[in-house]
Amino acid sequence: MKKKAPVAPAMRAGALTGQAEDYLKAIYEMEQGGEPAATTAIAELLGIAPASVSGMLQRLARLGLVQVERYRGARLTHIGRSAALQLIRRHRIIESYLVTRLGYGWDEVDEEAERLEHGASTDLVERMAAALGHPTEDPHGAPIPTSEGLVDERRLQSIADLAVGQTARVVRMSDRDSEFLRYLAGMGIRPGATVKVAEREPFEGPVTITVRGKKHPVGIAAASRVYVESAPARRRGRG
Amino acid sequence: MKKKAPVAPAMRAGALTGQAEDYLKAIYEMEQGGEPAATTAIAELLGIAPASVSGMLQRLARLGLVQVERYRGARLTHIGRSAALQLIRRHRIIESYLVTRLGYGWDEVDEEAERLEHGASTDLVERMAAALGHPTEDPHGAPIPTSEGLVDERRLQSIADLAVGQTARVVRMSDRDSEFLRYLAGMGIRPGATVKVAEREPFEGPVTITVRGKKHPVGIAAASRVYVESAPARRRGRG
DNA sequence: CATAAAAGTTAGGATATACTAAACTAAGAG
DNA sequence: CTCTTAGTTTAGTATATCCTAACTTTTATG
Repeated sequence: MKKKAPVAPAMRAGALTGQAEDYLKAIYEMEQGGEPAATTAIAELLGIAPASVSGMLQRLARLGLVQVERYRGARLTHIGRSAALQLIRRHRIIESYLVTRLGYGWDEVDEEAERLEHGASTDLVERMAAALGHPTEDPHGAPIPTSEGLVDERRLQSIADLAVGQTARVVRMSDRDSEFLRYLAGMGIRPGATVKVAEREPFEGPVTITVRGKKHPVGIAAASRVYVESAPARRRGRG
Repeated sequence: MKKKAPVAPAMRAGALTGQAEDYLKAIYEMEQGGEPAATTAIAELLGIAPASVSGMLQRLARLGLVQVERYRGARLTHIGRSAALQLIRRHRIIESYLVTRLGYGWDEVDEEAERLEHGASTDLVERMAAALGHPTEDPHGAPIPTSEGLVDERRLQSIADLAVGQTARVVRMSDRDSEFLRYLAGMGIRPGATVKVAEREPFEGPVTITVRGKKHPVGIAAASRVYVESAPARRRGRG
């Protein structure tokens, strides 16, 4: 209800449609490391056809949010990156709020936040942040960008990067896919947990890790989605 | 992010798109009283062209949510009414939550709730309801339908219906248009306040009402959007 | 380095919504 | 009971997304 503006459900300053927002977040996450985000990779992450991505990238480019190199992929412009960081901030604050105030499990909150973030106003998000005391990490341990868009993306190692015998503290893990998160939780892997690599099969094989005294074999795909802070670990504050 | 289903951003059981949801709520509010909701009235309430409404009504009819009588308007089917009540429940619970838990003013919360309700899952809404102790009225005094869809739509009078000299207690007011709500608040008119009609100009002219000892002239349009419970008033519990 | 496989793009359609302009209906005024 | 007009609907478009099929470019292989 209430008079609506022309057509686009802009609602927020950025004036992007929900879908376009998802693209920005996806590109932000994939382009880490100089390389532009590949069309197919974006398509896979968002669950849409590569052809659709090509089209959207052109639109985003027209809006000055990404820079597209034909047949190579897209990278965010400064404006695009800043927009993406704002979206990530929204997402992580909403996740934090849902977990802290409404009893959501950290392994099921991503989906709900994904839908809410497209409708929530910046004002609401900031109220949530304030209610939580301006948290700096979300429930999965991922850093929350500040409202200025900065983010501490310290280069973390994943379990897959550790050598046999190394001990490390889990800092964060990929937040999507609650099934995966529950699987990790079942082994005691969560932000703050200490893990140790007991064995490693060669050729990209599974890694056997020790968590709270119990050994668990973990596939390389899963291991590389759990970020750790390699540290002698043994009782310590923050990293 | 996360694999998305085919095309429609269905998300909830009902599988309606956000816009369609707004139409249902609008129709629910307008058809009160046997008469179907008129195309132009819906168009005005939603701020879109009448022609667009015609198109949407056909789509809603195809979905079995409304029954359209050409050139006369639309009324909700049982399914449509039930869907509308669910949407109203969502809206009012979200409003209540925002006011109670995030410090929103009751005069500014409608817009935020309007956007949020399209993304919030039923689970989230019920969690909010539970966190608030399953409220039965929203911040504007409007009843919240139960999850079964029932709603206590006791026929309320508006200030415009009162006779000179009558005293009444404000029960609720139209929730959209925060400017209007602030205007009312400025006179001390809010749910629970007691008002008395001091004078009435003839021919749909303004009504002068007394609120907390002060007299205020109120246009008939505004007066008819403030619902009261005519009662001898003078210190009493609930209605 | 020629060519096949992989990755990416274009073309042509589909859906949901909205808009304007033109055509049509219903309802009140004489 | 006809005519004007307010209210509706239809027709033709536009935008944002998505899809499939067909074509193009890049990359990888022998």
